[in-house]
Parts: sequence; C-alpha cells; structure tokens
Amino acid sequence: MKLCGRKAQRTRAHGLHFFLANMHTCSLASKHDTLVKESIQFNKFLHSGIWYRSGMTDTSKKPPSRPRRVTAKTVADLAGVSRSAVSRAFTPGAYVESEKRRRILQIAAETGYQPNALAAGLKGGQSNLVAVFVGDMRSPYDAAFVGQLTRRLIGMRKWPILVDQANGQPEAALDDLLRFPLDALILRGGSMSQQIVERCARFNVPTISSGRPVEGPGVDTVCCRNADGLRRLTELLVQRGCRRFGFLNGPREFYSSSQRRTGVLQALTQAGLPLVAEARGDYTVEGGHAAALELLNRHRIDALICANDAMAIGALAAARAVSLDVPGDLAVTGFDDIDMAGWPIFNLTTVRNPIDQAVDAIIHLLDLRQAEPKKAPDRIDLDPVMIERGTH
Amino acid sequence: MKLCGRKAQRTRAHGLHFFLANMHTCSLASKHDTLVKESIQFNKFLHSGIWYRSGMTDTSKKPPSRPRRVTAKTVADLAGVSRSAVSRAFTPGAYVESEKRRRILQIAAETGYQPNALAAGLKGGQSNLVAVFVGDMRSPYDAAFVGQLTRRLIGMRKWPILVDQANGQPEAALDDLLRFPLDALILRGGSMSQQIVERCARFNVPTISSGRPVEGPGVDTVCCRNADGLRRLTELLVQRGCRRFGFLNGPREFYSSSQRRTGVLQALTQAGLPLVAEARGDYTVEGGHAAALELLNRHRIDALICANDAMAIGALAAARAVSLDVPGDLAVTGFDDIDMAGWPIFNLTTVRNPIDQAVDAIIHLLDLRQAEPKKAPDRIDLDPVMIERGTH
DNA sequence: TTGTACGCGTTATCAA
DNA sequence: TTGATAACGCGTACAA
Repeated sequence: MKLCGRKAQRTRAHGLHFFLANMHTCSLASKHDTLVKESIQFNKFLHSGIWYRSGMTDTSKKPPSRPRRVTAKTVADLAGVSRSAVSRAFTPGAYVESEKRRRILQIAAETGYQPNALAAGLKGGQSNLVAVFVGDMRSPYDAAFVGQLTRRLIGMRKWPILVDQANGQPEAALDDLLRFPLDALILRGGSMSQQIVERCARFNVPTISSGRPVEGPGVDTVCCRNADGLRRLTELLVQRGCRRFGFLNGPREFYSSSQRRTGVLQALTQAGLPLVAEARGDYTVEGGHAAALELLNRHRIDALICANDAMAIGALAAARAVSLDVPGDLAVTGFDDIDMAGWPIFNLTTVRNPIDQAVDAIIHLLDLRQAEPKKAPDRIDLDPVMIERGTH
Repeated sequence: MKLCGRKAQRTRAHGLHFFLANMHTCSLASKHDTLVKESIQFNKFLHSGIWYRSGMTDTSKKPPSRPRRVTAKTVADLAGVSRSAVSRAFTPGAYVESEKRRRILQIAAETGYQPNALAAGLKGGQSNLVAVFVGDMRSPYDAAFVGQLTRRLIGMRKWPILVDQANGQPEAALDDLLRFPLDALILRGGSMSQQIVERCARFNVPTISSGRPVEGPGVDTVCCRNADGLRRLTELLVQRGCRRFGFLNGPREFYSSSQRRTGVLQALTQAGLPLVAEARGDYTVEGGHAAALELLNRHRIDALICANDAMAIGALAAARAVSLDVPGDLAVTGFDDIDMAGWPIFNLTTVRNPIDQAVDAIIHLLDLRQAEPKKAPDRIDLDPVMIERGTH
C-alpha cells in the first residue's frame, strides 16, 4: 500500500513568476488598439482573478484546452502553508492562526481562488443544485413564478438550473440532467404534461410538484384549490344574473384544466344551469383569442369563464371583435391574476393563484425534507382569492 | 386609475402555523387512502431507482442524513466487473465486449445508476454548467430571452443556472455562485446595472455580455445597434410630420437607455428639431404609465418615443387617460418588439430587438471560445428591425 | 494549532 | 479487451 504516492508530484513548476509569464501571453492575445488601457487591465486582473495552468502538461502534444482554475494547492504553496490550512481558512469554525488566515485570504483574493463547489459537494453529499422545471417561459405566470422562486432559492444558496419543458427531446436531456446529484427537483407541474411530471417524480431525488399532485415516495406537493376558485367565481356570476355560460378550457394534458372545469360544473349543476358552450385553448393569449372568437360566433352566451388569464385577455379582444360589450353583453373572467390582469386596459375579474404563497410553501417543504429525507410525502393546499374587477 | 397601486397590497397573513395546520390535515388525508398502493409503489421504485447506503457508516452515531446515490462501484459489484468496465460502458467510443456492456447497462437501469456529473467534471475540466444573469424575470423581454436561451443551451447539454439580479445582496451570492467551475457566464447586460456586469466580467470565466459591451480578456459581446434603431424610427416620425418630440428614457444605470436616447438626439439634431420633453421610467409598464402621465400633463408633444415596449404600453394607457388620440394626436413608439406589442389592442409601432439572433450569436460565441479559450474578445452587432404598426 | 492521509466518484493511462 | 491505479480538488479525522 503506497501511502505517499502524491509526494511524487513535487516537480510542478509554479510560483508567482509563472503567473506573470502566463498573464503576459494572455495580454498579448488580446492586444489591440488600446495599448495603455491594456496594462491597466492587466494589473486589475492580476488582483482579481488569475488562471493557473499546470506546467507539466503544458509541453505535451495535446493543446492545453482550457486553463485550470486556481486550486487550494497553489494558494498553499504561495502562502507557504499546507493545503489543509487553506481549506480551514475558508471554513468558518476552523482553527487557523488569525495572522496566517489573513495571509491566506489575501493571497486567495489576489489569485482569485475560490473553493471548488463541485469537489466540495462530491465529499459532503450536498451539491446545492436544484432543478426547476417549467412549462413555458413565455407564459407570464410561469415567468413570474420562476422569478420569485429563483430569488428565494438563491437567497438560501441553492442554485436553480432552469429547464424549459418546451424543449424538443426532453427524454434524453432529462437523463443527462439527472447525472448531477441534485438536492431537489422542483416541478411547476400545473403547466407541464402528465408524462414529464411522472417521469421526473420517479427518480429518487427529493421532488416538489407545484400545481399538480403526484404520488410517490419523496414527492411533496403544493396545490391551488382550482375547483374551489372557479366554483365560487361561477356562483358569483350566477348571482349577478348570468345564465348562459361558456367555458374556455385549457390543454387536455394539463392538470389545472380539468380541475378548473370541475369547479365550473359544480356551481352550474348546483344552480340547475347548463354549460352552453365549451372550447379549448392553449393557455396563451393568441390561442385564447382564436378559441373565443370561434365560440362566440357559434353560441350566444352571457358569461365566458376562461381557464387562465392569458386566454381571458385574448377573449376580451375577441369580444371586442364581435362587438360584444364587456361586461354589458358578456362577462369574461380569468384565473391566476397575473400582473397584466390588473392593468386598467384589461381590468380583468379573476381568481388569484397566489405565487408568493406557492413559493413559500415550496421553500418550506424543501426545508422539511432536507431535515428529514425519508419522511412521508406532504401536501399543501392553497386557497385562491377572488379578485373582482370590471369584466363581470 | 392607478396602475402601480397594486404593488402596495402585500398581504402576508400566512406564516408557519398556516402551513403546519394545512399540511397536517392534508398529509393525513393522502396517506390514509393509499396504504395498499404504498407497497406497490415501493416495489416499483425498487426497480426504477435505488438508493444505496454505505454499510460502514450506517452504524455510526451520526444520523445517516441522506441516502447516497448509486455509484459505479455498486454496479460493478453487482455485474461482477471492474469499476472501469462500468465507466467504459457509459463512454461512447470505449472498448467493452458488447455482451458485457449490455449486462452493465441493464443493471445500471435497474438500480437507476447514472454517472455522477460532478465527479466527471472534476476530472474532465468541464462542468457543463453555465450561469445566466438577467435583470428581472417580470420583464417580458427578459423572460422571453431566458426561455429561448435556456432551450438552446439545454439542447447542447449545457445547464443554465438562472440568477435574477433583483436579489437583495448579489455580492455575497455572486461569490458563492462562482465557487462552481462554470463553463461560461452569460449576462443579459442590457437590463443589468453597470456595477454587476463589470463585477461579473472580472472573474476569469469565459463571459458573454448581451446588450452591453464590456471590456476584458475573455469577455465577448453581443449588442443591438440601439442608436441606429431609434435614429431611424425618429427619422420616420419626422417624415410623417411629427415636430414636438418627447422621450421616455429608461433607468440611468442601464446601458441601453443612453444608447437609445443618443439615436433620438441624432435624428432630431439632423432635422433641426428640439427634444421638447423628457422623463425617466423604470422599463416597466407601471413605471412607463406614471412617467408618461406626468410628461403629457406638463408638455404638449405630438410624438412620444419610449425606450422600451413595456413603457410604451404604459404610455398608451396614459394617453388614453388624458384623452389624447393615438396616433391622431400623439404618436407612441417602443423598442424590443415583445409579443405584446403585436397584440391588436396595442398594435405598437416599435423596433425589433431580435432575441433569436441574439441567442444565436451567444451560442456561436460560446462555441468559438470553447474551441479557443484564449482568443481575443469578439463582438457581434445586431441590426434592429423597424416594425411599423398602428401607433404612429 | 498544524500537517498528513484518506475518501468522495469519475475518467484516463498503462500494463497485462 | 480488461482491471489496477493515478489523478481531479476538496473536507476532515487523526496524529503530531
């Protein structure tokens, strides 16, 4: 058993002179019309971040593809201490003589050294990487969701890898992604197809599905009570005198679509009213416009309930196109309460699908599972909020 | 009618007690009716992904916090081959007897083994991680940009870590992020403050700045010819008879703001016309509405050029509020050509800041630098496209 | 307080 | 074609 095998690599060429030589060639490469500026840049970069290239492999026939990061070993040599001292200098509670720590951090700053998170994660079991799956970033709701979630995750030093489901071949890409030891998988399942969500949930990575309940060990769920929201909204419309209802449904494979439809039907059944007309859109403004236009041309209704705000906004344009006054001739409502819904030009009556609460819940579930990885799946249900504006 | 009034209503009535109460009932509910299913699920998961826990550390006093991933060693033992054989089975061009490879892959599939990308990156020098910095996901332009870029990156198996600059303390977070050996840093600099952009560019990670030119070795740039775009647009308005111009500027610290203003001034100077009025918004619809409202109340103008589409859309509402007909009394124009600009309700005359071309350019620069890491900085300039619609 | 040695999971090299 | 072994960069138990 060879214990001191690493000692063999003492023949490395390094030291400050090496850096300078390296920097020199670098600055030559980028020489151009700004010669004076260059030297300023040079000094600036000397103190902010330096690439270290192994001297040994430099002479080999292979092109030294990419300069390597500065490593703890380099800093240790430069500071005349052991590599573990450098590691300790970067560990909050560790024992290092304060003067020595100061010197190490000084040199680290000059060389731009940062502990390699990948190597650290390899040992510690935590990568601090989290995958966030989302349906389509063009959807205002998804975009807002991602924005808020991202901020929260970064605040707790988890780094979100964003995956847009609209990719061509998610299957192969998914496998590649799961080669990373992710701390968690967050699915904005409400806007994703069943297939993808279920597939994701089968990997043994702690998973949180938002917007679609998923069964499976280690899979927690955050859900909005979709049916409740549209049931109450429909009741309100009935109470306001609407009698001939139309429903603009979302894509078949989205969970929220069927949930929301259920709420409408519950209220209508209760009131003894029929669903006069129904159409399907794709949750976009354009799709909603087209679907609503056709529906309004075929049927006479006095209320059009849309499965989300984007389609409702498209429907408003459609109503205008066929000269229907909103809300005089026709009530139009949405779901989600995206920012746009509140703009005076739309002033859309809708149901708020609370993003901030959903994100809070996700973070909470993340904490819980991190504390106890093998706990039973949890589920948090969120109550939607009626937002009465001017289109009903 | 106040557009930005809604921001004030931040009702955070929900705290931890809410979640706990909610969760308790829910988890009980879902656990209750699926007792039988549970064991089936268990078996299913046994064959789709297995966590392997080291037998040695199991007996130690520490709580075995998280089950470990299946590793190549495990698969090798199960298949009765060496670790290297497993590694080779997953390497496309490697020598493994086809029958042996088949067996290895079979067992890998059963155990859910995937090579650990972190460990592979540690060795190979490529992490396949890319950081994407963006101003604010609530901006439709940034959201669309991120969506397209994400899809392209994932297509080439680079994984985007999304960082929303709107975070509170980006400084500390930034340091933490850079502990990852990122393959590249992509900055949507047009919507970020100078400070952040320059700070990012100082790390010796291959960097691509989109929307703001940045000097530095290893920093490539993709830029839209902002000034050109608004110069041509202004010329068009002059030609159409506009004489009293107002300009709705963007945030001071955004590069695109001053660029776009320059274009307007060039055209006006050329035509011998003054800039009658000027105001600053924050690139949001709400901000644009407020700024435009005040500007229109103070000055009589016949053309309002806005530095981006979002503000222009806010300005349209402001014009309506002060009973100005667009385009009869007032021309209103934007910049970017976000989806919304094309909606019939807005039908906004604008200048397209081509996202697809920008993303293409970014990917191209990424490839170039990957092939030759030390090459001189490159810069690609994009030509904006006039989009004449109905507001001029 | 400091340094040595080992393990994390991979890929690459080299000898068999 | 295969298996042993050396890196990769880090944290850390352990000995000094």
